[in-house]
Amino acid sequence: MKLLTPSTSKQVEPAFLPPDFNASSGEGSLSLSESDNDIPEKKWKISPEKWICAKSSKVKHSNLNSIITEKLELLILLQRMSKDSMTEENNDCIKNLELETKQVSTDTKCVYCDDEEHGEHGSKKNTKCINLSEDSTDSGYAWVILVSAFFLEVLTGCSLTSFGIMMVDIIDSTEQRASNIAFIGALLSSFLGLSGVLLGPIVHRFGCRVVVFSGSLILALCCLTTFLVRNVIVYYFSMGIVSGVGYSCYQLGAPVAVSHWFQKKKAFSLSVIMTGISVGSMLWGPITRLLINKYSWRGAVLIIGGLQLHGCLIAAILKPGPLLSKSLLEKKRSSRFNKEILKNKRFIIYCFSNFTLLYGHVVPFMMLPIKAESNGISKMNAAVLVAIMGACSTTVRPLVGYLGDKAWFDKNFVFGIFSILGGILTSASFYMRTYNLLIIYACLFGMISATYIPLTLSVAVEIVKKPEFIANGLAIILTVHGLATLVSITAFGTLDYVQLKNNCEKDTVFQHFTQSVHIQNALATTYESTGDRWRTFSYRKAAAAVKRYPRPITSFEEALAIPGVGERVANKIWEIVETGGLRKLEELSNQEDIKAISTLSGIWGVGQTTARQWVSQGIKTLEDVRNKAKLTRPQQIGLKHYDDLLERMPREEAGRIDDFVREKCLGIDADLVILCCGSYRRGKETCGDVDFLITHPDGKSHHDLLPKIIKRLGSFLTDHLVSLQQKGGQSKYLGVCKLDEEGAKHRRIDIITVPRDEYACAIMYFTGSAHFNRSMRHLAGKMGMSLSEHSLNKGVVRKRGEKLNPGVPLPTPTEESVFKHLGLKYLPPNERDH
DNA sequence: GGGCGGTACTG
DNA sequence: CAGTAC
DNA sequence: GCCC
Repeated sequence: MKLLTPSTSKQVEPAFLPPDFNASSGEGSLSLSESDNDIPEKKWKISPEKWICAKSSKVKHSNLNSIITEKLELLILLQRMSKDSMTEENNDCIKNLELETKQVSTDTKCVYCDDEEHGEHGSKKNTKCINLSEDSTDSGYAWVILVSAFFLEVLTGCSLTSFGIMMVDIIDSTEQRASNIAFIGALLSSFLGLSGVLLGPIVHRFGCRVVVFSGSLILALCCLTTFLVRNVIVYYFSMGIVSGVGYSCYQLGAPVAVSHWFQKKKAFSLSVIMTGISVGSMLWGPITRLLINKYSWRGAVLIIGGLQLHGCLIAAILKPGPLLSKSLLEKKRSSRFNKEILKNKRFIIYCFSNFTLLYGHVVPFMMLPIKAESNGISKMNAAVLVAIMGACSTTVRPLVGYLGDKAWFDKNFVFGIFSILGGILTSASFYMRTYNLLIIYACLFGMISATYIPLTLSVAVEIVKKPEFIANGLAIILTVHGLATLVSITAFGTLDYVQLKNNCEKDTVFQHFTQSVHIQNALATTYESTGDRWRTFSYRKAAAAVKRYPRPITSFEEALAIPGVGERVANKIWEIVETGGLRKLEELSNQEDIKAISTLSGIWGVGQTTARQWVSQGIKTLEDVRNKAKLTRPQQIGLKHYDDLLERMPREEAGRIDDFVREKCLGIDADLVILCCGSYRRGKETCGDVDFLITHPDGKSHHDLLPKIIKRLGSFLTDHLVSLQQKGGQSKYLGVCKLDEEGAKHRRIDIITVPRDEYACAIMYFTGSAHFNRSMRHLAGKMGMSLSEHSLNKGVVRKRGEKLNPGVPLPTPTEESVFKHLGLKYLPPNERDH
């Protein structure tokens, strides 16, 4: 996913280090110490044993210092900007600068070292000297640093990769527009790059150890916040801006640390940690997907936050190296902006073209997982696509860097060709829908963009020409990149989620298509009122199938081909697609009776039979019911809480009910196992009710437990609908509860106690969804088994529906074991929606 | 043409 | 027993 | 209503 963010991490990372350019580094802070270090390196050759460093001379040479600093500042900027797109021009330019700088500083015969930071070298009193023998760099502890920095980069690779992967889940669960969520990614990528500039001075001041440590804490805190808070505005900060800053701490820390420890093998060591980013961006995709599958995206965020705390460990390992030079690092950089550059028309035009280039580049990248999933590709395989794209781009980058250095390499030509190729590919991607094609797309896009994105900078250098403007020019281009990223992703505000998710070509078809789902459901509801149970059943099934269908339906035949959609429903779908409506539904829903029936059957305990009877007796409104109808006890309760009980509660409220009930139950017996199932366990953002499943590990204490629980819950339970149901070893309570909070509403609550050996099957059953249970039962039946809330039985003998032999229960200690018996791979609750 | 889950509560 | 809900 |  790193590829996606041309304006950020990418460019800031040293993607390739020309062998002759040993001072290249990822960050300005780094470059400063390095170029400083180049001085001792030269001297080494003269006196390899020891280096005398006269710290006091710093004062005398303050003038020189400012010259050095000034040169170095330019050097920093140049290196930062050009890193992986090193071209002859700016390479030369930098080399000249280096040379100059070296001369100036060798003249002073002075190297500034910091003797406080590494006691073992410099703490000897009176000898303001530091031993910079070869032993202190490139070996020993340096390798520990290298490994740590490598893992730090692996952690960094998490940033955009995992965000891209979880974007679909976030959109689904927050029910926000895709653009709103994508904007988080835009912020993340922008701040990843932007804060690199801001953090530079901080690294200078406090060293990379502190920065990495804070980065780690920041990230963990961000993840925790994201986990706890359910507010998209907060995510803009917790997942976007602040996370971006956290990751840039890592991104800065690793190369800086390495550069403090490696002298001769600096290029090598920096390449090694770059590999860390590639490895990271490949690993995090699938890892994130797996975590989401098991714990939902919030859980995944929390776990990732925990994993990011490893940064603290790494920070502890990153002790300041022998090559650190604090005194120079503390120098401020003054960057002056030269307006002359804006008079270069070619450059201005180039800026605009870069804007459009990046505009078109970012979106397909960011949207790859969504595109894949909308074409029916599994979420895991979508994650693999991202990994493939990352792998391809990170493989090609060093190659481009290497070739870019060759004299015969015409970067203007290559840049032009590849950006056109990228455009063609992006256009063509509309037609790529199968997994194989998308794999090819991911590879090509990864490679092509890895080619032209770094080249944007080299070409800029060529256009700017004058060395004194290069730094400004590159800064402008990078700003343009960042702006394009932000704007392009924000522009998605014009598209809504459904369109995006279905990769829409014809807007109208889409609208009608999504409408058809609602209409099918409406038809189902209508028929429910008229009492045709099985027709209702089929409409619902068809509506669910259409909802899952990843593409717009463009023909009658296509509709007919969907399982669950027969000729009659396909006809209706086609009518909806063509006309946007359905006459049959209009007729039915305009009948007053039918509306009345659906209103009345909203009362808990009132079904279509009762409702229809009432309507035929002239009882058509809730007011009529209250005055005239004869109500059962549960129906009275249902009527009393009519509005509350029809409303779904926010997930977070279900969570608080969970906490409350859990605590009360543990007060009875601390060994009780309490699980809140239903849509809550499936990770839904709203829940119609809460289902508690309670068991006792000793296998027998569940007897007589339920009455105690009900008593214990006291006035939390406001009404009892069905006080006790017994079947087998299970007991079930259905009731109404209300939290003791300001403005709390009444909610439906079910509590079930089960024997330990039925626990797994009970969890499965009460987690649902209803449709999922149905398909599981069906599958079990086909395999000669039967699945119920009590057990999974095998050896069931059925004869024309009647089962002659109930079979024997299979041991099912866990949900996984149930899936295993049925020959299925485990499905986490959040994937059991159908 | 028959199945589409099987069962326990309320009245 | 029918009706309802899980 | 759909599917076997």
